[in-house]
Amino acid sequence: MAFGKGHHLHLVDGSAFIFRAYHALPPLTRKSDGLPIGAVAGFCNMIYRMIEANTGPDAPTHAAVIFDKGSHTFRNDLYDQYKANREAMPEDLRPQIPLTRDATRAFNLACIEMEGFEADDIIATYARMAREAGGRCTIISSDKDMMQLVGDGVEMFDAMKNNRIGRDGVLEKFGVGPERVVDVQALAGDSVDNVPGAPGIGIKTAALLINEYGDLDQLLARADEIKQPKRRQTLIDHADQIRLSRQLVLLDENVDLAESLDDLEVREPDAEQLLSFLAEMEFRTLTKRVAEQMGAEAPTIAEPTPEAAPDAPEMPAIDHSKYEIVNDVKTLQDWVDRAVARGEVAFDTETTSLNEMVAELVGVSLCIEPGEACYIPLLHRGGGDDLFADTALAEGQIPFEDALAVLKPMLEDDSVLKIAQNAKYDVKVLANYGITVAPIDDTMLLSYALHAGLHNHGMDALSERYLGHTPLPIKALIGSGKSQITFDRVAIADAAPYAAEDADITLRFHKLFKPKLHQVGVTKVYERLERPLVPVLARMERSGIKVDREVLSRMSNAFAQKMAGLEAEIHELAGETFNVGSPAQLGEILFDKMGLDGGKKGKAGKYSTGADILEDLATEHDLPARVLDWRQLSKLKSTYTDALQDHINPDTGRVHTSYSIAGANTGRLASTDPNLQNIPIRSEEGRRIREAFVAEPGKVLVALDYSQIELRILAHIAGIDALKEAFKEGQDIHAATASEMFNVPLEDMTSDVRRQAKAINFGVIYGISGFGLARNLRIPRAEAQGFIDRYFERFPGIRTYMDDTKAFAKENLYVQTLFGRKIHTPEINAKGPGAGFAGRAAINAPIQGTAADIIRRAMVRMEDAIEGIPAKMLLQVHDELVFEVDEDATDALIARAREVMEGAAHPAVHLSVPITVDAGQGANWAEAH
DNA sequence: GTACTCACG
DNA sequence: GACGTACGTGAGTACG
Repeated sequence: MAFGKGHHLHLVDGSAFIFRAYHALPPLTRKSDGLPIGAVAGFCNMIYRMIEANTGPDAPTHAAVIFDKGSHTFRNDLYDQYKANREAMPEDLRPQIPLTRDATRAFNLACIEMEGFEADDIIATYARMAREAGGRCTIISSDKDMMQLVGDGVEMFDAMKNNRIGRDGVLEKFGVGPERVVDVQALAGDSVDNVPGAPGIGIKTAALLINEYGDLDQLLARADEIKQPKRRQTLIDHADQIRLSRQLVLLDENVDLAESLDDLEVREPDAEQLLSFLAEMEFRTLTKRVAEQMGAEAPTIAEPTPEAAPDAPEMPAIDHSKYEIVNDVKTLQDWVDRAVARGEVAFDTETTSLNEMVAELVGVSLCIEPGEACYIPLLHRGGGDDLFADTALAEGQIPFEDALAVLKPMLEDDSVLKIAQNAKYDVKVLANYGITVAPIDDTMLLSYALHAGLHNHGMDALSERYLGHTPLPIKALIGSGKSQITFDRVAIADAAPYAAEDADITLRFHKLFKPKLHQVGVTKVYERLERPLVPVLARMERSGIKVDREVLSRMSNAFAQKMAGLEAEIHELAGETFNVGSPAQLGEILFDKMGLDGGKKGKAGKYSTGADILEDLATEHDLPARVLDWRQLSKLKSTYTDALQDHINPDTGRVHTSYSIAGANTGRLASTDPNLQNIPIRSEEGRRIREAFVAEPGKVLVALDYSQIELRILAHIAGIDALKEAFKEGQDIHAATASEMFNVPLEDMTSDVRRQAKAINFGVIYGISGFGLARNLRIPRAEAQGFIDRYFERFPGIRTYMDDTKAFAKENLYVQTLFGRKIHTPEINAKGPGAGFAGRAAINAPIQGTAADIIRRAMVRMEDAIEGIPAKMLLQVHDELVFEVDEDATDALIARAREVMEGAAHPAVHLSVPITVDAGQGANWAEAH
């Protein structure tokens, strides 16, 4: 039967589907061979969902998926700038294009494309044919360029927003009916397609003009009647350009197509054909789902075995006797020349301290081929036989400056890749000698990108695991504890095998890990989020932040006095003296001697005396209340006001933390020695410690922090429209949540209801449980569970996200961030309580990790962005960056840095929620908040 | 070296 | 139906 009345044609804008899928998903790759398939996966899911959603009485009788073919169309002949501002197709998308055609055919859908025409023109032609035949047509696309086709049985459907667009929708978008859309577009132009239009005229003005003059030809003919002088002149001056624009946006309804409407009749997919395609792509979940739905057996998809990886390079066994000690310039130059010829070299530095700010360079090792390594001793001391043997330089070392003069050009050579394990350390040490090491690869970060969540990434652990070799222990050389010596006191003959081995091992890691990046699909993660951070963090750490010792010292004294007073009171109340700082002794006093309620806990059979328990007791008794006060002061004093003083570098007067890039599984940084990411802020007393973090005279500290970034990411990932709307309108998100959950209007919100909603919002990010929420809010567990149930009722997308994420983790043993960072979850299928932990971690990791990725991207871009502004980035605290800036450049810095931070996800990920950044400034960190 | 406690996001 | 639970960190202290 020929297409006609009662028939319904679906036309899918296939190319738009592909791009949407590509940008919506992280860069997935096929497990077996690393072929990028993210866009194909998203495309198949969208097609499948569409088929599933169209089974009712309104189901299409005919359907086709339409694609663009080639980039040159008749529009380019009309106007050579047409779509000229389009970015080139991403490299990892190109190979996926033919696969989407295969996918379409596998679903047994007509697959239409035609050289020289855009998909839009083909869609326009079929839509006209359907209309003329008296049937209906639905265009599945959200592209406004196709709105001109709406009417007379032709509608559009936005699959993303799940809404139909008829005449009303077009009127809403363009202010005119479908038949005048072209006129409005011709005037307004289109920056996406690079259609010029009339300068200064947008959709609103265009619609106004068209509605007033009837159509574009009338308008242009009577342009001299326009009252506004500027608008009149624009139209007169650009009449030709406007006519050209109309030609560009007008779709060709008369493409000569090979397939007739009747050829597009819907056919059932062939189960075997479809499943074999999906299995070949290794889409495990979709294959299973489709098989289930079609009542067919799912083909098995082989799990690639890591051992079978064909790339494991053959390497000779590690042999310490083969390493060379370099003690003359000529030999050193030979090694350097070979490294330069090779284009890459593994290296390692030996120093006097783990603290790079004070470390002195003692020696350097190089490795060019596995097994071929050398050690260049530079400043080893001792070994002579006179009285000054201890401090005198050891024999057989190239003069320090001479050696550096040979090494420096190679270390700074753009064409020589320097490979190191934990490169930030070596980069910082060498920076002390005016050497800027670049470019670098870091094997620790390679491992982190590949294996986060599986194990740590230190050299010893990696060597055991991947080389089956235990490196020489440093302790055998320098000892440990009190009798530990510095590396410059180690005899050269002992130091050489150790040092050269490190470079050797590092090069072996590189050979193993680097090729795996592509296979695992984390090349972009490593290249954009890990490696570029090394020099950025090195500079931040070397900058340090100024800390006022006087302020800390005064606070320490004040705390000590208060603590002494509290201690006396506590002993008085207890009726005996004991060590208030000993939880064990305190537990005995509270529970045995005083007989308070609150039983045993802990593996050691000790009473638990945590703050939450003491807080409960404090409502009835004074002693636990005093202990809480004492504990707070004790913590502030020992961890902050006392300890921070010891970290002030005597040369710089500043505190230089160290960030570990590969410390936290989720992609967050961790700060150590000292930890500057947990400086107090929640309590008033603790917050004052931030007053000791100051700017130099004439400068100010600026703190910029992301507002609610994890909740925004959750709203985006889980697709929660209500939350997204609240963020778009700049609402108080916790109040908005409370309003939605408890049906309380925003203006009637009480602080208590808001507080509960806030706890739930945070709980959700952590993988909520009734027990945890109950404990946090101190409410009965049943009540907490009621809140959670209601929350999921109102935001069902959150539950779906949680379930989907856990299911993904169980199947793949990892979860990933929007930027493709993989966090492994090896415990996810464990039995027992471990599974609960792993499940919640799996829910949290993509959210926390995506936030971490975003601020990493901001940090990587920041230095270039603020170039010319006298400012330095000093600290990162997960969602906050702290800068020190010349007073008069503060506003410029805030503007520029905010722009970078707010836009950091782009262009890799387009978030459907706005990201906003709050800024503060002041003479110290407390004021800057 | 491990357990406990508590500071931060 | 019971079990055990908020996610991610680092550091200081007590104690064996």
